[in-house]
Amino acid sequence: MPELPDVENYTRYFKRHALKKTVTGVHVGDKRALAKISAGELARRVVGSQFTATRRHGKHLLARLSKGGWLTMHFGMTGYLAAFKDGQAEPKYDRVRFDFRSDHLGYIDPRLFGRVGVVDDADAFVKKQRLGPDALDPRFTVKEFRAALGKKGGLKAVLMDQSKIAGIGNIYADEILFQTRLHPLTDVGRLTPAQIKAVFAAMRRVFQASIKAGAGAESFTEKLPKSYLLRQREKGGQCPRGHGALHVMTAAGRTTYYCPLCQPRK
DNA sequence: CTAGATGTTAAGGT
DNA sequence: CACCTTAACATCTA
Repeated sequence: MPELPDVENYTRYFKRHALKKTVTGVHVGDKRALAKISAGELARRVVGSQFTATRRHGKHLLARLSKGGWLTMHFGMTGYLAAFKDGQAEPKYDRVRFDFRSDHLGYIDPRLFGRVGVVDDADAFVKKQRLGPDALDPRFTVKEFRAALGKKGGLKAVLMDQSKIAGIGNIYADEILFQTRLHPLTDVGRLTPAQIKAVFAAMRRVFQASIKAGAGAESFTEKLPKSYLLRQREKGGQCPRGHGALHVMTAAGRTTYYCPLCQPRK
C-alpha cells in the first residue's frame, strides 16, 4: 500500500531496524528490483557503510550511507520492508536483503514494480525523478499548493501527478475527494480558493491520520475514523454519511470509489 | 479461468 | 502543446 503514509511508516520501520547499523552484506534476490545499478556496484557502495539518516520524499525512501551517497527505495504497488533475525526464515519475495551483524532487513516486492538504487545526492535525485513538493512537507504552503495544481485537468489526475505534488496515489486521492465532497473529474481550474484550501487541509489531515492508524500494515484502515471512505472502499461499500452504495468509475485511468450524492458532478 | 490490484511510464490519440 | 487513455511490467488473489 505504498503511498505517502505507508512509505512514511516504512521509513520509521527502517529507522528502528537499520539506522546506525553497519551493513555486512547485500544479497540481491532479483536483479529486476535494482534501479540502474548492478548487484556488484550496490554491494560496493553499501557494504561497510552505516545508515546514518533517513529521508522521505513522496513515495520514495532514502537512507544516507556513511561511505557517501544515499540508498533509494520505491515500493511500486506491492513493496514493503521486513526485518528478521539470523535463524528466522527469509520472507518470500525478498528482492534485496541487507545483512547486519545478527539480523537482516528485506526489501520485499512480489510484483517487482518497485526499485532499489544508490545515488550521490538526495536533492538531485528528487529533481531527476521530477517530483513536486512533498505533500506533508511543513514548508509546503496553500499558496504553493494552488500553484502546483495548475489550471487544467481532472482533480484526481492532478492530485496523483507526482511532478505536481509528491505522495498522493489512487487510494488516498479517493479519500481526499470524498472528504472535500468533490467529484473526481472536477476541473481544477474551476475550484474556488476556499475549495483549494479545503483540499490542501484534507490532504494533510488524511495523511496524518493514516500514518497514525498504521498505514502500510495489514488492514490498518479499520483503525481509521468511521467517517472515512477508505474503510468502505470495496465492492458493496457504503457511503459513511449514509447515502447508500458507493459508485465505482474510472478516473485518471484508475478505479475510483466515490459517493454520487456527496460528490455530485457539477 | 479471468479480471483486477496501492505505481510509473512509454506510446498513441484528440 | 496540453491533456487523456491504454498498454505494459510480474504476480497474486477473489
